[in-house]
Amino acid sequence: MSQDRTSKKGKPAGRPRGRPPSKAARQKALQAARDILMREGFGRLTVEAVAARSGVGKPTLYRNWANASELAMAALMAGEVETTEAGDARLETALGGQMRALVRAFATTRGRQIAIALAAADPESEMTKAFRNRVILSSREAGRGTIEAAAARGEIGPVDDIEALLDMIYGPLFYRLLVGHRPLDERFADNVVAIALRALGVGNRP
Amino acid sequence: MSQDRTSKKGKPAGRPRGRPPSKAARQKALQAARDILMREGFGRLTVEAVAARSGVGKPTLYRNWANASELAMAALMAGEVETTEAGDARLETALGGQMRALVRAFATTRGRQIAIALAAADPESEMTKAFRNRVILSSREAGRGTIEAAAARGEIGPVDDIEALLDMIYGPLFYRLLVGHRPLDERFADNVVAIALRALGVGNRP
Amino acid sequence: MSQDRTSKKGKPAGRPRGRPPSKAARQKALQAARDILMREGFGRLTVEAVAARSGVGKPTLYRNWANASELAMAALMAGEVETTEAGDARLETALGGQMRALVRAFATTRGRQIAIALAAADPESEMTKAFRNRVILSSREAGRGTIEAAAARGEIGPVDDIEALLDMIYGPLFYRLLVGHRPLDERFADNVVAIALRALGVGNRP
Amino acid sequence: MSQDRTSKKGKPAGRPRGRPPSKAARQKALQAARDILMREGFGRLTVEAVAARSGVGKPTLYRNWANASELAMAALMAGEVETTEAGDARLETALGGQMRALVRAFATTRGRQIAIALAAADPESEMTKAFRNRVILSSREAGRGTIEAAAARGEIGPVDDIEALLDMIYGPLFYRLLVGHRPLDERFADNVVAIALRALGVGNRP
DNA sequence: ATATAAACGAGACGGTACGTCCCGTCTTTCG
DNA sequence: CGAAAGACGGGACGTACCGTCTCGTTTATAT
Repeated sequence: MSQDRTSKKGKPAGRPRGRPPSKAARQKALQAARDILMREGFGRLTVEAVAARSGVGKPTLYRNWANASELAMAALMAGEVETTEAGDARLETALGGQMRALVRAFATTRGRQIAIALAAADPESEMTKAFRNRVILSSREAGRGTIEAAAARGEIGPVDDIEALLDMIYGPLFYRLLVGHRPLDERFADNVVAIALRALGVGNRP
Repeated sequence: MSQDRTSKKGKPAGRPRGRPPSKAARQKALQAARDILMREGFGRLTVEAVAARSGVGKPTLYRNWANASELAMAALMAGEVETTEAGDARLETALGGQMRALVRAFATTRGRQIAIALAAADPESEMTKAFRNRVILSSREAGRGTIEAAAARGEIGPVDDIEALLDMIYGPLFYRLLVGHRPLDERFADNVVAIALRALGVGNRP
Repeated sequence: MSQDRTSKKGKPAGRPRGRPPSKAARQKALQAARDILMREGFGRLTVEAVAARSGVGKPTLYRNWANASELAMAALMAGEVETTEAGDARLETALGGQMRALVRAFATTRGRQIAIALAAADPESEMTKAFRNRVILSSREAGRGTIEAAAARGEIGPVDDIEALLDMIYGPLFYRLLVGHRPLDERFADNVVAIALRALGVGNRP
Repeated sequence: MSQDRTSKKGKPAGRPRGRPPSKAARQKALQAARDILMREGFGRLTVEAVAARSGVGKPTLYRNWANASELAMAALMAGEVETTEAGDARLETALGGQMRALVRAFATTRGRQIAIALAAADPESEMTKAFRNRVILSSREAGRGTIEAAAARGEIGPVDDIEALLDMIYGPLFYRLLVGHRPLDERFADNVVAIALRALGVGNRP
């Protein structure tokens, strides 16, 4: 009959009416998806396989996620939040630490699965946007905070083209992840940060 | 590899015996693949669809490409060569020109299809490697040539961490393509080049 | 199953405690089932569809009927009772009248739905037996009464193989309904009765 | 057998063009369907189950039959032909023999499956019509031949309402099959034939 | 000219996964 | 405490493509 799930009535509206969605089912599905992603890769993460491994019914999966790639993103997102503090450390220390952590986090199977999932997803879906913001762009935003804090306290001058600069710091990580032409290691992290700092006028050659 | 073939006359290496593979079939298939990629996207580029649209039989497609994603890469590669000269122009001019051209070339549907194709492909296959080298990394190598030429003629000092620097120039393009958080435009191209030059010690702030 | 479960005691207890079973719900469900049967056919009569159309909850439906085909039979049974009197009319008049009425009643969409419902039902269930007795066999029993009355008053001789004869009178109706090779009309009703009477020695050829 | 897709052009027309349909696959599917029908009944004859048991792919099944009930009919039809001769035997002998054979053939699980399949099928489909003609109506037509032969050689007088008579001979069989109120046995067969003969004026009571 | 052979198109094959429908059960809130 | 609402695990549906495999046909070269 009525498809309106939100039922935006004036009432404070306690619980909606019927049996509530099962958190347990969602958790089991995400865990199974994570397992498959790590053991067999994105291409084998089918809705059918998740249903079989998790014991959750297919219709329940489709009630929660629109397709396999949204399920993959949800699995990759779960427990992702570790945002670094904008802190007071010197810019090099702060950026370098974050970059090294990122490299460690992404230089795994999961890193490439994240890139593939992003490529395969419908770029307009809400889930994709959430994934993008929480998994891909959150570090970029942390970096923006770090740099702006350094500018505010006078460690560096004002930065006018910060968007491009941020892409130059965080883009290379995904570039290497996707293209695979060179390894993702800490030396790489350090070099990227060093170059960015030179561009910011820190530690320039004489 | 082996050339040993009894051939009358001065013909270079006689033909194998039966009907030769049809170039026309390959061309029709690639054209159909290109059409589908541009009109419907990577997800709809199936071997079946290419066969139906091109009139080429499925076995012929499989004789030429291992699967749909290799066919996609082949279609995206066709007519790709335009490598920029390493030229003698000033570094900023050369890099900026190349970057603007790249942005123009990739800020299209095709650009995103390229990124998706790369993500979906088996990273070990020969076709993927060729695609990576010709479509993704050729501009990076051109940039390396440009920068090394500038160093050689003394326009800039020696660059020790050039790999990271190249990734910081070309990575952001794919980052924006894949993530879609900001537009790919010429202002972006100019900003990236400007920041890279600052890092190289060109046009630094006083 | 279909009858009221609530009548727990004779009288003294007022209401049994909670909310009483709703007769209205049962009626709404049966009406919805009838609608669907007539408009869309037996194959579309699902418990889900009846719940949606009637506003009655699925558990309530299952409380009253074991599955969709019992619900169908219940819907087809409702208001079915019109059993003809065994009367004193001449045999031909009585049988012919009943047969014509039967043909009129079954030569409709509903007739075929009844045959289908019977075929699809679990032949052992109580509901099926009730359906069989009330909808399929009640006319046959009426016919038995008519014939036995005629024998009792000497209009015909004793009939020893009356079971087969009854099947020969009422079977053809369902045969045509199910197989559909010839129309169900009054000429057919008359011919069947005429042949049966000849077999009973009434109006034989000289 | 079931569908004649071969383009009926004026040309002698060799083979159509591609790989020809596999008779073996069709045979395996029918055998599996027969097995399931006999062991588990019509309700368990799903396309999925036939695919699993036969090793034939689901799309191949759908290429040959429109749905499970057509597959069931095809399975029930296979090897069905045994049409009785119109013969010169006395009418009672001929009809009685056929009727007893029919009762033996249908008084099995298969008999009820046939009735159910007929009820469940789309009455307009070609397959249903073929099933009806070959499985349900072929005996009726044989009976017509037998009776007309008897009339032609003067054993009985002319029969004007033969359609109704035929339904009264063959209808009761399906009636008992479907309704299940009385057993299908040879006594029943004999009684039906005897009553029909009385109606035809053979062996009437004095 | 005539074999011979390879590649061609067509299209059916056994499969896997899709996303949907409905089943019959269960858990929750409301009356 | 029963009825509505509605999510659940399950199973089958019918479809889309996969990559493989015959087929009969076409187009070359080699005899």
